[in-house]
Formats: sequence, structure tokens, C-alpha cells
Amino acid sequence: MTTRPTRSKRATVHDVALEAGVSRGTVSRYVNGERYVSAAAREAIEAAIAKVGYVPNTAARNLVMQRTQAVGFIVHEPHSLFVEDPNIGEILLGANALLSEADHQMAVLIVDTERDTDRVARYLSGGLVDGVIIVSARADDPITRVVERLQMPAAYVGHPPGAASTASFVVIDNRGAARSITERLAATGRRRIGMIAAALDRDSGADRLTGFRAALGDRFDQTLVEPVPLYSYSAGRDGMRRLLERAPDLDGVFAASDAVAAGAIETLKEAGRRVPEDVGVVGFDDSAWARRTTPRLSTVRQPAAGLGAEAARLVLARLRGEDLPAEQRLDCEIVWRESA
Amino acid sequence: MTTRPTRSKRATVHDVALEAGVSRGTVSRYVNGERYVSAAAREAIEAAIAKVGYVPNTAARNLVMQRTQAVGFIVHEPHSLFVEDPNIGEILLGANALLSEADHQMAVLIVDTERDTDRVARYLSGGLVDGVIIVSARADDPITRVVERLQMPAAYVGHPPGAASTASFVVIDNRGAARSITERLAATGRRRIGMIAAALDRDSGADRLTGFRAALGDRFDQTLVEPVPLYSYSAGRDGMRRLLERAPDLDGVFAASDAVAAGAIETLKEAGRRVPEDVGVVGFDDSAWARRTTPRLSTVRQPAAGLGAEAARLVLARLRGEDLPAEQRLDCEIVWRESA
DNA sequence: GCGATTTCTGTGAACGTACACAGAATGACA
DNA sequence: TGTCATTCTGTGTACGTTCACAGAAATCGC
Repeated sequence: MTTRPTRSKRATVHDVALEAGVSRGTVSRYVNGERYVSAAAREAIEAAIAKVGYVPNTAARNLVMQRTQAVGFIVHEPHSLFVEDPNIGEILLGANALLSEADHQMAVLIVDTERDTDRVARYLSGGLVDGVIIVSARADDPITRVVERLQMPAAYVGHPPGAASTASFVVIDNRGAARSITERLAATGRRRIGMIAAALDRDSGADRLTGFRAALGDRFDQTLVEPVPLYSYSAGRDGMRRLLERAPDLDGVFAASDAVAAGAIETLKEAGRRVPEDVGVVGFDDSAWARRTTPRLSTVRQPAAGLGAEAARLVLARLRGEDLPAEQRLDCEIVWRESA
Repeated sequence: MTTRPTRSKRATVHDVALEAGVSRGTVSRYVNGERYVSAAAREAIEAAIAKVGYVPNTAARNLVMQRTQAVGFIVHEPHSLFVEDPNIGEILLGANALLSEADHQMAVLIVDTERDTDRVARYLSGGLVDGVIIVSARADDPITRVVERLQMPAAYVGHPPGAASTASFVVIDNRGAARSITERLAATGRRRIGMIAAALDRDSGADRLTGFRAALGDRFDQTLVEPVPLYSYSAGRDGMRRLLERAPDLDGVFAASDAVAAGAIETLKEAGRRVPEDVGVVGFDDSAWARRTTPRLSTVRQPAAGLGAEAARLVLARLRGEDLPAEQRLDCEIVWRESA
């Protein structure tokens, strides 16, 4: 005859069991779709669940199961990323698609400020995710150290120098792709090919320059390389202006990214050069930029979704305790349009 | 003398307590920075934590505390969003910044496929977040229904028709802003002003058209409105071409977004029109597009970060059980550059 | 010296679930 | 009817934490 206290909180297995006249164990078995639940019990439980509005508490389940079926996706320097890097969205979706298939939840965690770093570190160490995918980490990254200390299964997109050797890395073949597209540009008969080389302090930037140099062989001319700090439109404009001053006779340009290429094309047009008639321009990324320039850009297509998917695959494999290659390199594809 | 089993798992408060020679309670008090921990105990615990490498288990804490200090950020239709909507990144960052200040973790959840919907619904109902921010929900959204059923504190960015009235909504004043910028365009002496009206099936698209019409009053001419399906560059090109065929004498265009405006400008140039001399063009969003067109675009600046921050503020307030206005409308700002 | 405070500590319960185990039905078969 | 396998069910314990409570130790005023 004791009145239950007003149901302020959500229903639990216990409530369902009480309502259905069975035990916690049976409800648990039903919920998890195990064998050995009689038809009568099944019906009673179904009715009870509907009546009390039961939803399982994942947190409690995680606690006892000692795993969460979730992986974190850490985004550093989000501002520059979302603005500059057209691929981050694709990488996210690629990773999500693969994790989704494996019935894992992906949670994107943004690391912007100092506070974020600590909080995300706590989140990761708190046992709320089983593993983690990290994009655009820097060398001295605190998150990287936390992941390392926790020995948490991790996969990096890109290879930050100095990262833990226990993790996996997914990279694209920047060097090979840069070489291929430069060779292709040279094959159109260009004699004086320059490069606007961005972000040389990152592997990606340095490798693209290396590939460019390799493609030209002994025709390589250091004075035709114009370094710029960022993969950005305005960097492309500035770089092209300086390059043009130094080498007015130039007839081909490899821009380190599509955004850079777009800036370069704009500057070339202003300088009265026709693209591709006077100067052939090629970019890198096959981002949204590539189809918006006039003429449309010849460029290198990054398998962005593939990068995300591969990173996800590696984390999942690591979760299963499999042995893995330290670094996975994905090939790029050349997309030839009208700008060269 | 019994050897402890090999420490395969992570250390717990219990291990720390054992090592430090105190009780669980004392360790818990130390970790949570409560009063009443003696200096001796403090030192012993600090040493023990360092020795066994203890990190608190957030999942367990969440379970007993019945709250997580985390809010979900749900992104629908991510593909079109990341590609088309230049603001999603800003909204994310704005929300994250405010949540971060309140020491809450934001977890971005991507809803792409059917599977995602179910999984995210489970994630939300599972007690892993205290509240949720939702962008770009559609009318019949399953996630919306789940949130409603769970009575989970929620804030929407944008106002999907048919959404639960228990939630909060943050919107921008599309109508007012469209009206203002159209009036400003008219004030430059344009007599025949058209509009490329995108996404009329959404509130945002419909409201921008309404504002445009209101600005022109009885000078409004329905034949100068060209509807296009999406807020995209190519939609802008197509729309402008058709509009120009119908009204070759047109001297002003309000494009429903910057991407649309960029397409329109390109088409105008190809048709031999000078911008802004022959035709003045204005856009909407002040996205990255706006500074990349030539001439640079006059447009409406959306307080994107503000939208995210306001949504976060509303969720947090709801978490504290405060009474809230149903809808929060944020003002936009006109940014006048060279395109009109 | 003694009671009253203040500081500190340990213990048991709870959060909501999964899992192991024991045991109860049920049916099959000799 | 007795034995055995199969199907089904309930109970106790564990996951790692916080919190309330009781009680010990120290401090203080007189």
C-alpha cells in the first residue's frame, strides 16, 4: 500500500520489470535481443516498456561493459580549418560513414582554446570514447600527449612530427601527386613553370615542393619558387604578384592548393595574362574552389572521404587489438580541367 | 603476501585509496577539491595518484551525478551543409566558445544516414548529454521527435516548421535584413531591381523574398523574381542567365546568398555587363565568397557565431530550469563594399 | 579536566546496467 | 516414471563514482 514517490526520474529496467511482473535479468535479455525469453514475457515487457516509457541508460551500460561504441574526432585550430581547408567536412563524413557501419557513434570535439584542451583531455580520459581520430595536430600538442599517456587507440589524419609511434597515421601521397601534376603541366609544352609553395613548415607543404622539384629535374629553377605562409586565397594573390614581378616570362604555375590557385588566377587576369593560353595553372585539393574559378581548375583530387574512412578503419582495428601498419598512404587522382 | 593480479585495467579511486592508505571517500574529496582533507592525506593521495596513474572515470561520475556537463550539437544533411553553408563552422565555434566558458563539453553528432538517426537518438536518450543544439532540422525530423519525447533541453538554430514548442529557437531577422539591403540598393539609384530567390521552401528563403518585396513597395515587379532551388553558385549562374533574358534592362540584383551572388556576377560579366556600373549586385551571408568576388560583394553579415552562442546560452539556461522566450531573433548588419 | 565545536575520516548505499550462476519449468525419450 | 537436455527465469555481484551519515580526532573555551 505504500505509494511510490512521484516518478520524477526516468524509468529503469527495474521499473519495467516491476510493471511486467518479471525480473531485471529478463528485461535485460529482452532489450539486448538475447535468446531464451518466452513469448509471454516478451509481450509483457513490450507493453511495460511502452507504458513506462523506458529508454536504456547508455552511461550505465558503458560503465559495466567497459566500452562505449563511440570514438572521438578531434578538430584542432577549427577556425582556420573550417575556413581554409575544404576537406575537413569530407573527412568527417568519411569517418562517420565507416564508423556508422560498424555501429559506432562519432563525436566531434573541438579544441579551440586552452580550456578546451583540458576539457577534451578529461573527456577522453573519462572513458566516454573507446578511441580517437585526430586531424591537424601540431607537433607539441597536449592532446597528443594525453592520448599517448592513456595509450588510447588513435589514428591521425596527417603525420604531425613527433607524434607517438604507437598510433596510426593516414596520409596522402603529396609528393607523388605534386610530381604527377607538374609533369602533366610540363607535358602541355610549358617551359617556365613556377610554384607558389605554401605552408612549408608542414609535411604537406614541404612534400608538394619536393614533388614539384622532382618532376622538373634539372629544369628546376629555385627562383621560380615563391613561398607563402598559408593555403589561402590571399596568399595566392600575393605570391603570384611577387612571382610575376620576378619572372614575367613564366608560362606555368603549380599552386600548392586550390585556394592559392584561385588567388593566382585572379592576379594573372589583372596582369593581363590569359589562362590557360598564356599561363597554365594547376592546383591541389579539388575543393569547391576548383569548379568556381574561370576557367575551371586542373587539380589533384584528394581522397578526403577516404582519409576519414581509413582513419576510422584503423581505430576500429586497433580497438580489436589487431596489428597495424604504422602509416597508410592514399593515392590521389589528377583532375584535368581547363586552367592548363 | 598475495600478489595482485597484473594491472590490466586502469586505476580507480579504490586503488589510489589502497596505495595512499586512506579511504575512497577521502580520495573522492581530494579529487573534487572539497574542504576537510588533511595535509598528510593530501600528500599521500597526490603521490598515490602519480604512482598508479589514476584518471577519474567520467562515465561513472555521470551515472551517479545524473548529469554530464556535455551538450550535443546535431548537424543534419552534413554534406550540403559543409559544402554550401559557409556559416556552419562559425556557428559551431560560437556555441563551443560559450559552452566552454561554462565548462561544458560540446560533442558534434553528424546525422547523415538512416542508421545515424537511430544511433544518435540512442546516444541522446542514453544520458550522455544534458542537452542539445540542433541546426538545419527539417519539419519531419525523427531526431526532433526523439528530443521532444525525452523532453530534453534543446535549442534550434533556425525554426523548422512543426518543431516542438517546448524548445527554444534562435533565428536571424532574414526579412528585416533583406528589406534593409534592398532599400540600400535602391538608394543607389537603381530603377529595375531583380532578385534571385533561393530555397523558397525554407523559412530563410521565403523571408528574404518577403523582405525584398517590402522594400520595393509598389515598385515591386513579380517578373523580376527568379526562383532557384539552392543557395549555390551554379544556381546563381543559372538564375542570373534566365533573369537577364527576361529583363535585359535590369540594373540591380539582390541574390539570396553570397554564393548565388558570385554566380550571378560571373554570368553578368560574361554577358558584358559591368558590376557595379551597369548592374549593382548585393548578396547575403558575408561568407568567404564575399571577399573573393571582383568587385567585392556588398552583403548582409549574419551573426553566425552569435547564433551558436545564443543557442548554447539558451540550452544552458534551460538546463538550469529558467523560463525562456520561445524565439530569439538576432539582427544582421549590412556590409557595403564595391559590388553595388 | 571536560564539554562543545570544528575538522577530518571511513563505511554503506545508490546510480542503472550486464553477466554469471543457480535453479525452475518444460519437453523428449527410454 | 525417471533421466536428461533444453529453455527460461530470478538473484547477487560488479562497474567506478558521489553522497549522506556516523563517528574519530583535534582544537578551543572555560
